[in-house]
Amino acid sequence: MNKENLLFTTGEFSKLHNVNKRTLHYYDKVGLFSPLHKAENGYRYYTPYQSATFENILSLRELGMSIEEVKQYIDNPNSSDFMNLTTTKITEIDETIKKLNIMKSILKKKNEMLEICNNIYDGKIDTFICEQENLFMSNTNYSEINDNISKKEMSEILNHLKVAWSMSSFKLGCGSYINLDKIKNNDFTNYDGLFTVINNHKKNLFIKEKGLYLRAYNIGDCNKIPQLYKKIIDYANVNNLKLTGYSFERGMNEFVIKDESEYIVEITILCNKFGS
Amino acid sequence: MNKENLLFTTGEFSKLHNVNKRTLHYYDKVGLFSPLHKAENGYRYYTPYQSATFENILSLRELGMSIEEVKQYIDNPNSSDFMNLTTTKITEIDETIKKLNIMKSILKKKNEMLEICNNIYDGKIDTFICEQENLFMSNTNYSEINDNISKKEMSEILNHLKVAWSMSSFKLGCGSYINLDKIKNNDFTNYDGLFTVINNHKKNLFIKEKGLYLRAYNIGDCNKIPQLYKKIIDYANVNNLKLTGYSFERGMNEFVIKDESEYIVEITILCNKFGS
DNA sequence: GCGACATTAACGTAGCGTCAATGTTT
DNA sequence: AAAACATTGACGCTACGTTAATGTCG
Repeated sequence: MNKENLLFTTGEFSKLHNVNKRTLHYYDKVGLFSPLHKAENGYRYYTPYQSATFENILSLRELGMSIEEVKQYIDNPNSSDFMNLTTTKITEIDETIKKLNIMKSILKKKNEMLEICNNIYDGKIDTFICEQENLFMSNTNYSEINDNISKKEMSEILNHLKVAWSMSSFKLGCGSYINLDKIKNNDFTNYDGLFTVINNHKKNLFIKEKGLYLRAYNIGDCNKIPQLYKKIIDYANVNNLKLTGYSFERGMNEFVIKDESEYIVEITILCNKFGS
Repeated sequence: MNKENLLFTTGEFSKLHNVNKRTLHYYDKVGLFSPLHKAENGYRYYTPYQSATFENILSLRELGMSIEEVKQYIDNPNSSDFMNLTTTKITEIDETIKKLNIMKSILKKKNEMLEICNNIYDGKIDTFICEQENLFMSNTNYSEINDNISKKEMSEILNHLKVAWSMSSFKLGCGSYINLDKIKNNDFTNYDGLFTVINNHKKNLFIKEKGLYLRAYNIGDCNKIPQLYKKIIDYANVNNLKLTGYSFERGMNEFVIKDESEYIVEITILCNKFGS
């Protein structure tokens, strides 16, 4: 028979399997996959039988295995290793899917927040029904977030975030909360702490209950916020709303603004709980 | 005030945000994120206000955006770009999840096949109920798959795979089919073609119907297969099974074997259709 | 002798991490 | 003067792709 016909050059073999020639060179060099024959002039010749092996390698690569991992497996293919490998991979895939779903929900949430931003004006006040949220709260009370913040305060804020994000990897930023009593006494020198929305049900989380909330928006300079609280209290009186607990403030659009003048803060205060 | 307190060195800033110092150097170098102040000795000083921006950058990075993409966005953050970006990202995530699910089902299928392999012996014959499968068939009839295969035949097989995999990206390898008439005439010189299982419902697919199938296994040398077919026909006669249509042969464990002697081929032949 | 192959070294890619040499602050 | 910072360049990492110089086949 014409035995020459049974050998493929690098170019032929690469076209056959839809890969770049250099990939074959590379695999040869790193010892992952080498031609069965090598001529004296250095030319590589692959046999048809190698096609199956090579396709296996490509499959394993596609499953996200590194060259080194593939190499180890291919050197000694066997049923139990393969099954371990696939089982591990399935677990990994499940975890990845979980993470991706979390990412998705964050993105959706951020979009929702931006849509809210498109429909408000500075000083807007109304009420709405808010679903339950689980908050990680840290009572690092601090004066104000501005450029006069101290290093210690800054690092406390970031520590809060580190802890919070390690709990959920649900990165929606954080806000601050302040007791209504302070607001009524017109005392904004000390916020009670920071909070972050957590998307799973860990222990020691503060439950921000479902209920009717008053909400208000401040656009731009945060020094206007005390003033806004006066309007809020008036609004509550006029509409016969009993404000309770804490006031929660959170930024709505940090990620889309060029400067502070566009910064939107949402304030929410519970009026009526809805029993579960 | 003590203005020095308000500045962070590279080391401080990096610890604050849980990143490597060199990352900050790098971001500075590529123009993604630079300190607001730089001393004459080259020391970098970041302000607390930059923390928000930096966390935004880290978030965008985590969403899988490249440095270049982040740079473009951060240079001009705005609501509509951000929403486009997130919407695109959500679509991407959905696609990724789809792919991952497909991978998962492949891996599971392969595991199932291996488990079958653990419970058979050479020449085993029995019957089972097989669910419907959609096959991409190409009638590239060829003599045999072995080392005497010609380049043309080889490339036809790989072309079949290319087409099949572009249809489903469900890479479960492929098998070959042969008309029962040939088997009865003891003619194994020409298989009728190749088939591949496809996991979605494209047109022009061959529907391998749900039904009762006879199945048989060959371990090792494929030259024993004609012999196995004789046993199969005997088995069908004894058990009063009417074999119909094609015989489908597929490899079960290419990915876990060291040499041909371990290679397991499954043969399936329809006996009784089950009406849909 | 020419076109179409083959080979190789060397460099580029992204996004940093690591190391080591060196300068500065405290 | 020493510890603890800061800086920088250079190299490493993965898994190849690109380019270019050069050798070989038909």
